[in-house]
Amino acid sequence: MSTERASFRTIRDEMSRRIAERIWLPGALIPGEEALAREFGAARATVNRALQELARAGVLERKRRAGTRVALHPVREARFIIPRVRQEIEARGSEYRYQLLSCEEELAPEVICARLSLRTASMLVHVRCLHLADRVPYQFEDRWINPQVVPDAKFATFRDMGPNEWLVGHAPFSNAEFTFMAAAASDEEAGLLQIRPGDPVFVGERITWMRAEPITLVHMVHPSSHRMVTQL
Amino acid sequence: MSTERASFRTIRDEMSRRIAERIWLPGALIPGEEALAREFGAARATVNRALQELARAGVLERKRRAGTRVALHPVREARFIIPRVRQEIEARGSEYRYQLLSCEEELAPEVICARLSLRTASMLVHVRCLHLADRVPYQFEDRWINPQVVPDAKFATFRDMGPNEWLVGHAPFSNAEFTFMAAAASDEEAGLLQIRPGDPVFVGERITWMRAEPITLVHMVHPSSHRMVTQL
DNA sequence: TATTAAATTATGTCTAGACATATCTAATGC
DNA sequence: GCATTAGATATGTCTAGACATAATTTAATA
Repeated sequence: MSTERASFRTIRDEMSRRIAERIWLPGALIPGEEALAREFGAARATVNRALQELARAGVLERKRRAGTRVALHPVREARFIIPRVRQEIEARGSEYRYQLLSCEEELAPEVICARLSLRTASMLVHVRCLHLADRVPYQFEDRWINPQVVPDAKFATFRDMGPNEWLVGHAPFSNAEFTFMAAAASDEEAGLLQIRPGDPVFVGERITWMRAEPITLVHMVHPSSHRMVTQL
Repeated sequence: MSTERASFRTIRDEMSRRIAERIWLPGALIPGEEALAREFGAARATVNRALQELARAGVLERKRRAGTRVALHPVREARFIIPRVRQEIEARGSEYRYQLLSCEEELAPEVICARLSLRTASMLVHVRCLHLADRVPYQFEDRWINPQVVPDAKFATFRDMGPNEWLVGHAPFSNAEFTFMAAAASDEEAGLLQIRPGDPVFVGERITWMRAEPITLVHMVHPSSHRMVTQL
């Protein structure tokens, strides 16, 4: 006998099972919250929590008055941890090393200003650095920081601490956009990452904002051995 | 006067603001649920919901007895939509085309079996196909399907419908692993994607399971113009 | 003193009931 | 016929109170 108390987890997993095993078919209307609450011997709020989690995960679609149905085209989404290079390296059990290449305040090229949606050409802090795992180049970072939003950035040296870690403590963000792509290594990138020019590299780009104000644009280049893995 | 009724959204956003504006500093202990409930004039359950959302988003860390504190190293996570190639192409306003290259049941190479954690060498359904956007090659798909779990796969022709779409309707999955990387195009990939061998390509790999049973392994190759974008 | 047991505390979850809100259906009035 | 209005209904959210659970502190015991 299932002496298990009704918990939103139990209920969620059972409903998940019914969807997976096609007891509840895609597109089909499932029983209402009250009926399910009766079936599972739980309060409606508990069933509601289970249903909302499944809806959030994309396997159910809910509409007021219309009821809840199994998603026909489950627009499932996966999560990935926003990569923080130091943790990433240390989590693999490797020794993290950081090397500053350059740090200057300069007039940003138009492309950069455009990506940050800055109307006028602006003076930005430009930081270039290298992250190493067990003394092997792991990531080349090319970053632009908007000192209008982060005034402290003008005075930071970034000699001992990467701009990534520094920004975490100095400029929280409210929005971000991530882009991942493959590219061919430029001569400079190849030299820094100890690969040949034209070799494929895995590139991540991140722009962060505080409300509408652009904070930083970072370009992260990895040798092609890099893999970005995530589970669902 | 804030006549707004206390809602978990209002409370969540206000707390989010306090964190962003450093009223609540990273690492600091924030008031307990009861105190916050009193402050916002809401029930503890409502405050709890707001706090749980922020904890789920990674900006708060909660521990029983110890209380809630602002995450010191906000392990923020971003979501990305699981790419469904047809939708992806049509969403851009391009014309989707599908082209089957081959479909055979064959003894899978050891590498493939290993990745699917199949102990014995197995007969798998091997499908190779091309997805085009406005008649330009967009993605080369190389897929292995486990007929032990999806028996229908033996009889599917995949002539008119890509295995991706077909599987959505025939084999739901409970777990998935995604890998993204950069690689150099092989001769075959180059020919199909109309690029030169050795050119960088963006590769996505996906393995899906139903419980512990591996369903399918798919290798998706894009020319380097491809970008995977996601917002937070 | 070292170990174990009990009390404490903040979060985690559940319940029953209430009202809010979106949306569909049917009745009403012109 | 058509637009408006009034139910009906399923989900969305909130409340107050209760008990569960994890982690820590304090007290009791060997």
